[in-house]
This record gives sequence, structure tokens and C-alpha cells, in this order.
Amino acid sequence: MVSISRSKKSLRQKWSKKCEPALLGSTVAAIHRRGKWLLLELDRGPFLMVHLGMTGQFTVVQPGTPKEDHTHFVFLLDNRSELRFRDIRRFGSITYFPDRAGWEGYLADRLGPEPWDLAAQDWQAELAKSKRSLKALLLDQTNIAGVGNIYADESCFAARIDPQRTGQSLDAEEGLRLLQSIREVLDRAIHYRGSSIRNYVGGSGLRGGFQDEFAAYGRTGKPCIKCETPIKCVRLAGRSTHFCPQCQT
DNA sequence: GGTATTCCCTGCGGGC
DNA sequence: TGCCCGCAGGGAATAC
Repeated sequence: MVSISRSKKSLRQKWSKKCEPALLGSTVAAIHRRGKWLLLELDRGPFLMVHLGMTGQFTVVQPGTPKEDHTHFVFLLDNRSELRFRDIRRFGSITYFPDRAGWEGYLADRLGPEPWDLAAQDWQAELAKSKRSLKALLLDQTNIAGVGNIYADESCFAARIDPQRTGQSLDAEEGLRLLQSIREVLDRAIHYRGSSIRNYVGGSGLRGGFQDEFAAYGRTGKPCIKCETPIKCVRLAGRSTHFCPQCQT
């Protein structure tokens, strides 16, 4: 990394120019993921924590490639190519941490366990104490990391559970079924490289394919793939929520 | 303390 | 054709 430029329109979190000298000359040693956060580990010790928000994307382009609108950061690399961060809606963020303890402390307060690491008894305990809707519970990253609106809807559909129900209304079998469905839905979404509703593309510039597999999300009024009852849409936790009123009880 | 709602932000699509 | 408005959703802030 030999230079950094950024747009005048900042992202959600303020970027301090003071950190930039610490980044220059660094090499990205490793890339990690926690929930929806990406962590770029630099060889000199600092970390860049990135959230893509809704429309954030990284691309590597050759020098001289015209800069698209909403390109907020450009990292000039040793081979003269550019690592660009573009985010149309500016819901994304890039945060600098001088060391590992910084981001670990930050995320410790904001992120629960990964779905694959979440012990069944801990999940059951979380459900049992919550009077919130399942939808709100799934979107709350402190309960379970990495589930967004689309995957919350698809997970509830796969588990055949109404997202309007409260956490504590689920019995043990239903709770386990939901956890298993979350894992399966996320595994499938990763296999398909995510969901491209409008803007999303992966780092290679390819669109995801999971949007073609949706059973509930975005299918308001269309027949359920299992029982042909029209898919219903309600608003929960401030988000549109799609479910089959027949299959999901 | 727990829960619900609002805000930011921009592009797209529908209605007029 | 062009304008206006509502909708989409991530986390944070605010309200209840």
C-alpha cells in the first residue's frame, strides 16, 4: 500500500487522517471475517475493520481505470493497481484499529457468536428470555452474528416458523430447527456467492446467485413454493418481513 | 434494562 | 418525457 485517497463525502464513521501514515508501506497479511465485518490484518500490526453496509464493495482495478461515482477510498498498491472501496448508499464503514485488542474489544460489545459456533443451549437460553419477535431477535447482531434481513426471512421459512412469534414462544425442538435452518441458509448463500438484489457484486465483480433461490424474501403475493398460499409481507423491527402464513406457524 | 422507532443515504420504479 | 414520492436495509441514536 503506497498511498490512500478518499472522497470528500465521508462514510458513516469518521476517518482520521492520523492513521494513514501507519498504513503506508503496509502489506495486507491476512483477511478475517466476523459476522458482517471484514478485518484486514496489516503486517505492521494495525487492522482495518470494514463493513460493506448495503452497497459497499471492494474491487481491484488497473491504473487509469475511470473512477466510478461513490468511490470513497482508493488504496494504491505496490504494483500500481488500485484497491477501491465504493459504497453508493454510504451505509458502510472503514475503521482503523492500531492493534488486535482494539477491534476485538469493539466487536465484543456488538457481536454474538457465529451461527456455526453458537451452542444449542446458549441459543435456547437467548430465545427463552426474549419477548421480542423472532425477526428482531435474528437481526440483533449481539444474539447471533451475520444474519441480515434476507437471511432472517429465509431461515424462518426453512424452519417453518412464523417470524412474528416471540423468542420465548418457541419450544426446544423449534429453537433447534431454527438454528439449523440459519446455518443451512447461510451455507447455501455462501455457496451461491450471496444475493444480488440490485448493486451487490463480489470482489471479482461477479453477481451473487442466491436471489434466484429465495423462497420468501421479496415474493410478496407470489405462491408459496410448498403450499401455493400467497406469501405475506409485514413490517417487523423496521424491516419488511416475508413469510408463508400457511407453512410458517 | 429491554424494546421499538427513527435516522442516515442514494438509486430505482411506479404513478401522474 | 420528466418530476415526485415511497421503498429498500445496515448500525447507531433516540424514544418509550
